Amino acid sequence: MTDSRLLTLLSLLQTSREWPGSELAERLGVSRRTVRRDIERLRDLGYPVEATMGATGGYRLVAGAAMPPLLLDDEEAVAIAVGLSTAARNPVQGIEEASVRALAKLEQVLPSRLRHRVRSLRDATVPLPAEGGPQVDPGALTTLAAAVANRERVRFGYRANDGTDSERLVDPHRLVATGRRWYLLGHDHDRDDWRIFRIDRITGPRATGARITPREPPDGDAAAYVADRLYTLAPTYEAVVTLHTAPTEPIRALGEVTPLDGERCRLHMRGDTLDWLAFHLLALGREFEVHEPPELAAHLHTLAARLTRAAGTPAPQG
Amino acid sequence: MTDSRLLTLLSLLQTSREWPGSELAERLGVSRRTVRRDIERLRDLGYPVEATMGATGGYRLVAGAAMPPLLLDDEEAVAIAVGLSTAARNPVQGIEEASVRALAKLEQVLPSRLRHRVRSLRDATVPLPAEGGPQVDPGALTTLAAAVANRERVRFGYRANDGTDSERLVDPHRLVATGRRWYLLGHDHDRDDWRIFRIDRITGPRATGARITPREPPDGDAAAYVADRLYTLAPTYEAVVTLHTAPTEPIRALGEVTPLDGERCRLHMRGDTLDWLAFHLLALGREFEVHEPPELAAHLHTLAARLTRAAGTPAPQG
DNA sequence: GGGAAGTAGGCCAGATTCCGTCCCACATCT
DNA sequence: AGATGTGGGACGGAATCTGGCCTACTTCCC
Repeated sequence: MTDSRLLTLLSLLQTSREWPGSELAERLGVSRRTVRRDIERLRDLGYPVEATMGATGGYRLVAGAAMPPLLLDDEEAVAIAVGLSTAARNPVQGIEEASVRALAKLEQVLPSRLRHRVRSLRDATVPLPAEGGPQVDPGALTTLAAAVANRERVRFGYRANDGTDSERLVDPHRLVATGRRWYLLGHDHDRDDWRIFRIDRITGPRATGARITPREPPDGDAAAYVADRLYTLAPTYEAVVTLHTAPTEPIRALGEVTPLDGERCRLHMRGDTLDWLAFHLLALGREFEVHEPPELAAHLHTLAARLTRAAGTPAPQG
Repeated sequence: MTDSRLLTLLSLLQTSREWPGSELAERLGVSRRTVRRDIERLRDLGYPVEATMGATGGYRLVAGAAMPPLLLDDEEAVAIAVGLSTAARNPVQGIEEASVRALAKLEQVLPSRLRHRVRSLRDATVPLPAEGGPQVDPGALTTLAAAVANRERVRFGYRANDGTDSERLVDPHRLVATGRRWYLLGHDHDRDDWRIFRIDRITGPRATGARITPREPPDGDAAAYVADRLYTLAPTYEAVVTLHTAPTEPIRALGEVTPLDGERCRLHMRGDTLDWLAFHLLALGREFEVHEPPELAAHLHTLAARLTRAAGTPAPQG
């Protein structure tokens, strides 16, 4: 089987319609018998090509044990890149790293003519809720992810907690996502020690090309190490509220829920901005009461006042 | 070149690190000379394999003119599926259809052991803002997208505008996304006419297996046809507000912006729920005034009242 | 500067594989 | 019953792949 025919065949079979062997033969420019042999070989390779018999039959690729190579057209590639970018901004727990890995893998081979489309579409997406803190740049994320995979030293500008800017030279070790924040655990070359960097404070990261030798991370598990030191970097609020509703799925996703009685429950949640907490509580569409922290209660008053001003003269009750 | 070696080689080269030829030879179980030839053939096929010369050199796949087949591991496939699912719930303008196409293509070949992981992760994501209306089910979306591509008749339950349920048999023609809503344009088999279905009102869609013959869509362009008849299906609100800030990028993404003076601008935006409008305005973090519609002003009062109740005793001014 | 390690590619002989063209069996829809 | 589809065996000639050997050139590190 010529190599290109295999890929063409796979891409045809991925279009989720049925292909009669004769049509495949015509498209591939080979005989029908050869198509049958190609299909057979694909099956031997583990790709689950299914065939329906009979007059209206044909071949199609169905779900199997392993992922076949995905053959995407331009639009689909752009859609995936944009989707993963937003996923990087609002990471889904448990697959943060895989999302960025996939994005880096895709961006590595994304044709340049598609890159600007991805960029502009990415910019056009409304970061839906307030999101409070600064948004992490998916481009920086993939640059760093590639550097980690490629074991290359990186250089970037960094704004520390106290506001001072500096230029860093770092051996990246791992990316860690907690909540909606991304961190880079790396070995700072100039300071000769392990440091944790908030990625939204990193500007202009670029690979230096210098190969780095693997180093033992400080405390074994990188994620645990970062989580330990995290709260010194980014203070978070811990909120306690009573909700006037029984626990539901969207509520459980917000934090720890304790049922109080049939109609109320208590929710412990944490977030790094008051806006984030306020919005998610308001989005539940139910009555609630804030117990902790006092800053959140004050913030709700601020928001309520702004809403009242925005609404103008009170509308008739309805 | 054996077929499987081509794919293995491509997957290795996609890991965004450099591979010396000797290592590739070992992994692939062939001689170094053969690896060189394989690389050469990959280049002939159009895949941009780049090599760095010298002692620490190696091969890697870089961006080229065409998308190479993406070879994903399990985690990456799950990450992409989840990312695209959320993208389907909050479609990005201009690539709505491509997103769903990519998702359908991926789901078609997604191993079953990964499906439940996708499902549970998908459920775990908080639909960040209120989102008001019912969420569209990405599973239904991909089922319908596959049926469109596959030209198969579908059967599903539908709840009409007036609340009555019915069972439909439809020849699907196209999916159309407007705003955050998905619609299916199809030919209703029993009523023998074109109909538009809101996908969030479709339950249990499944392909019947019956092949359908292509039919001319009613008014040429499907998207235009749907947009025409759309407002009878889903009433939307048109809001006019004055924002106390100069136009910024996130504001422009919400709707049409007219600058008033250096410090204020007027925004025309539309949305299908009051919650959606309110949240995005509040998320801007600026003062604003609502001119239209009166329902929105009333809704802001409602939200403000709930916030005030939730905050309890007024906090000291800060 | 020199050595080591890497890519790039020509040449050749032998082994392997591929391809098309015959077959025929069986399933399915009209 | 007929048309149209998949599935697969046999065979011979053609094409291709592979490994080994060679040389030329580039780059990094000691």
